Amino acid sequence: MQVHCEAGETVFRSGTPTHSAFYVESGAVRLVRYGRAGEEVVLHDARAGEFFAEASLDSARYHCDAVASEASELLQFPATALRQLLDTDRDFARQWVGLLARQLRAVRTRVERLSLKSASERVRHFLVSEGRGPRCEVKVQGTFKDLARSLGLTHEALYRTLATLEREGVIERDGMVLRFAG
Amino acid sequence: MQVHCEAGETVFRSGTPTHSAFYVESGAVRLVRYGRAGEEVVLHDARAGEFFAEASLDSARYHCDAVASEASELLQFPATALRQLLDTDRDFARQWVGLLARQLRAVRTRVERLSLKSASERVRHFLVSEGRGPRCEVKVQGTFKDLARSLGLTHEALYRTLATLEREGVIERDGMVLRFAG
DNA sequence: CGTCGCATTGATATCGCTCAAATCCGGTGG
DNA sequence: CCACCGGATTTGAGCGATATCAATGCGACG
Repeated sequence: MQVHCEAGETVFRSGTPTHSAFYVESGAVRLVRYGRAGEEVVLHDARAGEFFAEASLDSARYHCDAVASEASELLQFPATALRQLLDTDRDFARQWVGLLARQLRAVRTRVERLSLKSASERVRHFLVSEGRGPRCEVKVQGTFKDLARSLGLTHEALYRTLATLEREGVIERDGMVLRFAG
Repeated sequence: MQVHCEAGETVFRSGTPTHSAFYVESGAVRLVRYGRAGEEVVLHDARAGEFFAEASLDSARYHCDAVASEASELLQFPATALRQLLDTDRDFARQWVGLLARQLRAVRTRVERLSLKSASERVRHFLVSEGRGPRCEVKVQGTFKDLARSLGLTHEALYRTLATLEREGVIERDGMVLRFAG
């Protein structure tokens, strides 16, 4: 079932029953919880080509909010249909297990990144683990502010760190593209 | 297949082919990677009753080291056997999907925790999400040093934060048991 | 009984957070 | 077409929390 979302629109809220998982055809959706001071904590940033809420399927209620960060086209998969597919379609089940395992590895990598204590180490780790090619080139998705939050930094700290690393000749920056200096 | 490990023994190393997943019957196993300065980063701490390396199954090589933190009894499941089980045993496949989804939620919770910027907020979050009962009681597994690392703090910072929270009457401490003050 | 690692606390340095301000850029409405 | 507006970007100054280094006590284990 296709769903359209405007930027800022809520797809589902924490605490409501888990009726569906979703696939992002285009756009982007943030999964967020809120800290005691009301600050937004981004659990995951699902972009085009990714599923989200796939881990909520076997839990009774969503445990975070899903908010579209841009106008997005989503595919909605009712939980019942997915569970049935899992039981009947062997190949789909195989794919699904692979999907969950890949997500798990990705989130573990993010845990590793957040365990690093310095901003520059986090940026290096981001390039090493997300970058493509020998120079670990990355086209940053969303804004640098978004990237800062996903690195567990304030945007000011990220800008300063990028500027310092560039000045030191460690990385290069072309607009939203980052890579290690050759 | 049953395997015995002494404390400090390596179960598998990063980069070697993924021959097996494991189940911890007793003891504990740390999944670790190493930062540029050689410091240990703990990706996961598998304790009695948990699987580990379950996400490596559909990847060609392990992406971290597994080290027993105490003498442990493990059950080893060869990848081929598991893949076959997944394909033939519908109920096992269902369980496996549930297991992966639960792990995914747990790791996301840890990401949320590491995104909090103050030590006391991380401790509170730890109690809220891992604690049992109305006071969020937790029996800390392993040493406080281990806990500190899993919270992304130095052990000194953790000791000081616990002391402060106790002094402020926010939490209580009985040896390895932590809970919110009544 | 010596040694090793955890637990605990002190002193100091440093890095990143906070507040602040200026610029840029895309979009919007007149 | 242009002025305006909001949010992203960028840099500065200062402060505070946490890392780091250091020292001590303590219990476990050989």
